[in-house]
Amino acid sequence: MKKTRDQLLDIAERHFAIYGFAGATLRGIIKDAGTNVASIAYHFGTKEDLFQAVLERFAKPVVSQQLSKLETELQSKNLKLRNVLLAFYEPPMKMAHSLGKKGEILSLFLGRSQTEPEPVFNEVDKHYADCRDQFIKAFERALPGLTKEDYHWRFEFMLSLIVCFLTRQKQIRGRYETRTDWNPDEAINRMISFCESGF
Amino acid sequence: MKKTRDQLLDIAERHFAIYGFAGATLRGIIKDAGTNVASIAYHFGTKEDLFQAVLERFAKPVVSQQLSKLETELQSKNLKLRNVLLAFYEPPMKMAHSLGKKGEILSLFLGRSQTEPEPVFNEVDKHYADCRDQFIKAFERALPGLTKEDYHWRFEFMLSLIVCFLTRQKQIRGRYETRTDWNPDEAINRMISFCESGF
DNA sequence: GTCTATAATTCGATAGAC
DNA sequence: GTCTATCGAATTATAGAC
Repeated sequence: MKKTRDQLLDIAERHFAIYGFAGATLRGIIKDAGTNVASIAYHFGTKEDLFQAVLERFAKPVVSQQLSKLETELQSKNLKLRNVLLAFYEPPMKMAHSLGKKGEILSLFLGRSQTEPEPVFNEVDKHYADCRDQFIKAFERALPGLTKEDYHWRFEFMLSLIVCFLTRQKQIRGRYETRTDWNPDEAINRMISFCESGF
Repeated sequence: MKKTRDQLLDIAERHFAIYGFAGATLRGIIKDAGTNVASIAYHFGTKEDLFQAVLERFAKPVVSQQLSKLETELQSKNLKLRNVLLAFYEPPMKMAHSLGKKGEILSLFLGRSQTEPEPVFNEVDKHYADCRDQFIKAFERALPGLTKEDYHWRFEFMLSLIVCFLTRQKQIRGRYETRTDWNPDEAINRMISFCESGF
């Protein structure tokens, strides 16, 4: 059944996000999914196959939203750096915020996909490579005259802000004891302003 | 013997950094350390005890260097934001660069300690809390007039740059195919400049 | 497609000799 | 302090009934 497969993907995504690839167990996943070990073998194959399936489903939606927003901005004859930054930040931030608990999971998974050195995460980059190239090109248009290296560094810095924000949400909130809810527009705005000056 | 204990700490640090807490195995550690399982039990206790020992040894040196450099800057009557940023960035960056392979390990461990949601990493924050408070206070002096929230956000952004830089070194280098060596002064300078504008 | 049962490893921890 | 041997539990993966 289709539903079992999707259910497994959802639960597996959560477990991989929270516990990492090594820390997640198939038995923990099938227990939460209310099914059995064999169902994973049937639908996906090995543990690593399951992980790659999760990764595939995860990366596409956000990246395509980012690229779509960027495309719209590129139509404008007067391309603003600020709008390029918004195109990059808004989709993942809105996703993380609007989906509630599910958004937290996706945030953790995103962070892990960018910071885990484990070999299983090596394939992650191919899902993001095109997006990165497009945004760097947009930076070159919005803010010409810098070196290739400059653009790469600044792209990495821009990425750092959101990766750490999403990954460290819980630690930060627990520490400063702010409300459990957060304002996505304020966060996006702070990131954009910080980056805009930095560029 | 003292040497066995230190050796175990070194190897364990590497394994935890690369594989995470769940992914690291005591047998993998003792194999690389050329000893046996019982030696871990004797010197540290459980796997988690070993991890906490690694964490303890890891956090202190860098933090104390940062605080010491900050202390020096605070003597100056004309406190420059740029110098506060330097006090924060230089110690971990120099460490990561000067120690070669060992520096890469420490970088990964640092990244993991800041981004892992696993409960074993919860105790990490107490090692860094004081350092964070001191630097935020320094920011207030160097750049007065902002709200508490402003300082916290900017501290987080500042931290993000170095956490992601150190954690993602390998992915980034592999991608841009630059030299395997990197210039710590250039990296520090780029981070400082980016932050200085952002503040 | 779903499930139970189980094979084959591997892991953390401990007992006990030296 | 060091090491071997081993226990009990947990893991991935698979075989085979329904």
